[in-house]
Amino acid sequence: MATQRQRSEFTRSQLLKAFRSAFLSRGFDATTTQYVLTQIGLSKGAMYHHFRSKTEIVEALYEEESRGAIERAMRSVRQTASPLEQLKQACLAWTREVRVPEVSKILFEIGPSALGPQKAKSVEDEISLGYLEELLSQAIRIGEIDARDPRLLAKFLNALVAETALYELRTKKVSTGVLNDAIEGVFAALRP
Amino acid sequence: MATQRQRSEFTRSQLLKAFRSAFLSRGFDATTTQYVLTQIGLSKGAMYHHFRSKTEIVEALYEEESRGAIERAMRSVRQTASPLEQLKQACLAWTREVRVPEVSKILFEIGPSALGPQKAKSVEDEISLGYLEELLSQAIRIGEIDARDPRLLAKFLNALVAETALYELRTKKVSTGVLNDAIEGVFAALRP
DNA sequence: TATAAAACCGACCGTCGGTTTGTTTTACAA
DNA sequence: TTGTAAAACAAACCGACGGTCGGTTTTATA
Repeated sequence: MATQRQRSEFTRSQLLKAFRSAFLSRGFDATTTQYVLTQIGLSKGAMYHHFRSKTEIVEALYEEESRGAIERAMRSVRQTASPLEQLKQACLAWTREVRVPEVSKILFEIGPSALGPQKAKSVEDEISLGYLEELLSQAIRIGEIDARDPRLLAKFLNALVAETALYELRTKKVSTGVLNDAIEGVFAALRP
Repeated sequence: MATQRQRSEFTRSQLLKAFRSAFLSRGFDATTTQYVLTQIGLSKGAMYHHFRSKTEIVEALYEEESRGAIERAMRSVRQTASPLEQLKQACLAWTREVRVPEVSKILFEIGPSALGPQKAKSVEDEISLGYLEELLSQAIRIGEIDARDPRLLAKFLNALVAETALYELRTKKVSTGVLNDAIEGVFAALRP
């Protein structure tokens, strides 16, 4: 005998876990709800009681994965001195985080292709841009860089970092050096 | 009485045109083959004689749109002097090209969501990276910038430009200034 | 003019996400 | 304890859609 809360939570996490591993090994389209449900011995009705759609499940997984990677990266640079240096280090740390195959597969393949690239991007942005803008604003306050458009600047960093991750993913080559230079270049262009 | 070549070419372009406009107004998933076929009075068999799948049609459209935008952008900077300056101008020109709603919709929405982001990216890269790398190599030869990794550098430029385009798309704000600075920053970081 | 091959037709099929209807389990108040 | 409401789950069912397949018409060629 279990409380409803427990039952519900268990089933929910059960679903997420099973879908996650199925998505990872077969991709979104090739993963049928039926397959997953059979695996964990659950019914369609139960699943649709917890999630409105198959897409909503990817959304949950994508958000969790995105948040996880970013927070781990941010946590790893908490006590560094300058905001700009922190920012750069966080970017480099993030490229390391997403070298984990499962993470990159969800962030760069499953998510975008299932939610649509815009939607995925907007979810990702909502999570990451806050952190980046915060540090950028600090840097601006201190006078490390010029104001301009912090949001677009944050997006630039995001883009450079994502591009590097994708590049590393494809070529199996570590490219932090070039990324480092590029980030510093962008900063340099905005120094007062 | 028409030659087979003519018949074939006509039907093919007919299909592409109809699918293009349907995709633009309803998106990929919501566009059923049946709807499009009814519109132009063609059969499913005919369509599947010309294309292996619905996806293959988007692929053709995406490639054409991508190539078009890039080539228009490149053409607009042919006679500028320095390779690096040409490169920058081409990037700025491209952001102007993709301000056309139909172009951006196909390049940033339909294509990636239908082909999957990786596939779309690889198609886009194949088209654009050639141009960018060529100019970068020239710049390196002349000594305008340091060697390092021209391919990744080209990807960076691509990413910055795409990011700007997306940003402009969302905010309806022209951001060539910041992009200009960022590009110059990246260049500056690589000056000998 | 015979024959091959390309272009085209449209009924049909399997799959799969999602819905609906009904059953079981938990919560809670009287 | 019992009655009842609501949450959790089951499973049959639906409709839409992409894609297939056998066959017909049109063009090419020898």
